[in-house]
Amino acid sequence: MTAEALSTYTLTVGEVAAAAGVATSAVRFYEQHGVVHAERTSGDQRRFDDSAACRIRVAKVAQRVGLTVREIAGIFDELPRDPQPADWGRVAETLIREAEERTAALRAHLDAMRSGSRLCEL
Amino acid sequence: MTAEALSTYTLTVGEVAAAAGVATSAVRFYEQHGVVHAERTSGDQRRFDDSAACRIRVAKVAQRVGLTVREIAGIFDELPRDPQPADWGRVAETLIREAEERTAALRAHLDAMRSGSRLCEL
DNA sequence: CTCGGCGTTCAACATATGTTGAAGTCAAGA
DNA sequence: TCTTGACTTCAACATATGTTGAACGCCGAG
Repeated sequence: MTAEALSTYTLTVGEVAAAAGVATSAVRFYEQHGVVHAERTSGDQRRFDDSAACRIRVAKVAQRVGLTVREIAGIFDELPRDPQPADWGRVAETLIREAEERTAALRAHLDAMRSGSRLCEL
Repeated sequence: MTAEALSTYTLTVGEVAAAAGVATSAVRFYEQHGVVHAERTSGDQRRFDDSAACRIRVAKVAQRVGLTVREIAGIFDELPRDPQPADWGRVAETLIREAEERTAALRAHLDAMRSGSRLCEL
């Protein structure tokens, strides 16, 4: 049995919003910016797959460490169609690496200040 | 010899901007939002002390880890008048702690996803 | 098949973070 | 003193990240 459950686009914008804990306007915003993807019904309504709410939740947490929506969408873009756990693992690693690099930069800057012995020319 | 070099407000907005590597408009913006402080000359021009450029550089790095200007100003507000190295040390710790807490939240979220064994309902 | 709850788009508004330009003032050197 | 570059304020613009409201369309339950 290959090909089990290729992502099925069944969820409405309201369902995704409720699942992700954001407003429907935010879901549309994230779709516009490539954080989530949707198909359209014949009546032009969006239908999301199950990953949408999860992506949005991850995006929200990633935004808190300084990643922009554009950056997050770019990272998610590395996911293949119908991603495997390993694919998500790489995305997770990329996100964590970014956060840690930025924290390291902050730490380095502050350390340099201290060892300069005149932190903010006190 | 007590009281040596209580902060002297001598630097112009242009000097601070050059020292911090930002536009003068940004320096004024950061002053408006309490990241740096200035006195005024009789002619109403801003004069900053030596810590201004440093504060702005720190703020820039802190923004990269998701701190807002308001949050950064709030953290800097804990600095007493004419701060000692220890005071700056506490500020540095606060900044690092914030960055690490946010990274930890990201990591926790991603870990929970993985162990849920259905990361983004793959 | 109709009705009410969702969905759609688009524009305006809101906040955060700045930049740019106009019009006018200050200050330091020739 | 006069000039000229740097300063001032204020408003408009710009981008990121959304929210809100109007006007209208879709769809599933009765």
